[in-house]
Amino acid sequence: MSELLSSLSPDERRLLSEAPSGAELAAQPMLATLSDRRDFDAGGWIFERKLDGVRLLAVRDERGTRLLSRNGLRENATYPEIVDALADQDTADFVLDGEVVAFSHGRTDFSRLQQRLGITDERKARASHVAVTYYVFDILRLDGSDVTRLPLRSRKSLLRRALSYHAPLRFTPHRNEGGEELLARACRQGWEGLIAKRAAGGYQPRRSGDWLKLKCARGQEFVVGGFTEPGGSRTGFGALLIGYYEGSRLRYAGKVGTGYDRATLRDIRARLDELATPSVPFSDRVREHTAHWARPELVAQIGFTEWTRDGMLRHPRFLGLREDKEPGDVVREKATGG
DNA sequence: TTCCGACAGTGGGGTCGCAAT
DNA sequence: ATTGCGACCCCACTATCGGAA
Repeated sequence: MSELLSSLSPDERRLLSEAPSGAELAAQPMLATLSDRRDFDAGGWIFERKLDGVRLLAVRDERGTRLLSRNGLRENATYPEIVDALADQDTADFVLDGEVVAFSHGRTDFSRLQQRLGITDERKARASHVAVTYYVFDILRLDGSDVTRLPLRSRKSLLRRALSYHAPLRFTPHRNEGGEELLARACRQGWEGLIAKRAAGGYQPRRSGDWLKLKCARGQEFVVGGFTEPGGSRTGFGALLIGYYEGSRLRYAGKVGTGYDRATLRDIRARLDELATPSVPFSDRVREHTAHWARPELVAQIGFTEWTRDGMLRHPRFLGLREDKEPGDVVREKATGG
């Protein structure tokens, strides 16, 4: 048994088992459940910053080092510098879980990372101007042992000692208490949110309530200027086309196609049919083949994660109509950070 | 009984690569 | 050169179902 594993208590050592192959262990990452929960005073949780990047599992064994996406696709050619950093480690048998991110202006920036995601040529990846960092936050296998049944705190302790962390590799730090205050501060700083994890929990290869996604709420009202045709089994409409006023111009802010139940789809479609107009209400060009336009009189509350560079909403969802708001009052609000 | 997790199906922005125009 | 499409990332959400609690 390796020195690291020998450092475990006898009770913890009993939780170890002979590991299946790294590929099997990495087949399905543990996923967090979106949650509104805010009461973490009871303890038993650890808190990590929610990183806005892509999930990446790393396997190293006698066959070499492999990076795997959430769907099991090989990502070695996309992040060769991460492969190098892992292949250089003294520890030579592990399965890691973590997140790849790209930074801009001190914040993780998904749109920047996207310029790297599609690269499947190692040389192009090395030449890319998008530097990436691999934040490692869990370990599933170490020196021939399956460690997924160990409590999270023990796994993170092993993980911290199993690797030496230098760019582009980073250990994901965590806090043991003060979740509420941490979340408030995270939102003020413009972070996406926090992940709360049960400190005593094992690693479960599925979505689990032991990991909670706590997101900073962002949203505002938008004017509805039209809709797209429904597809497939959808009824009513596909998505609402929404915007906000900039002076007298109605700027287009994108589509929102989720958050409706069947009754809402039907009701809103009926209201928009009454507001139908042949003229485009937006001042921007809207590339929608199946668009129907409506006089801009309805106001909808929309939740979203952030504005994209192109002035569109990211991850938009419909939260409800606002009968109490005048369309003319709807402007782009300054991000306050929830 | 209720609740949770998995699945399928709808919708979003964005990137890349490829084929058709 | 432009456009459209699919395959990937990230995702939110509704609706359904079977099994766990």
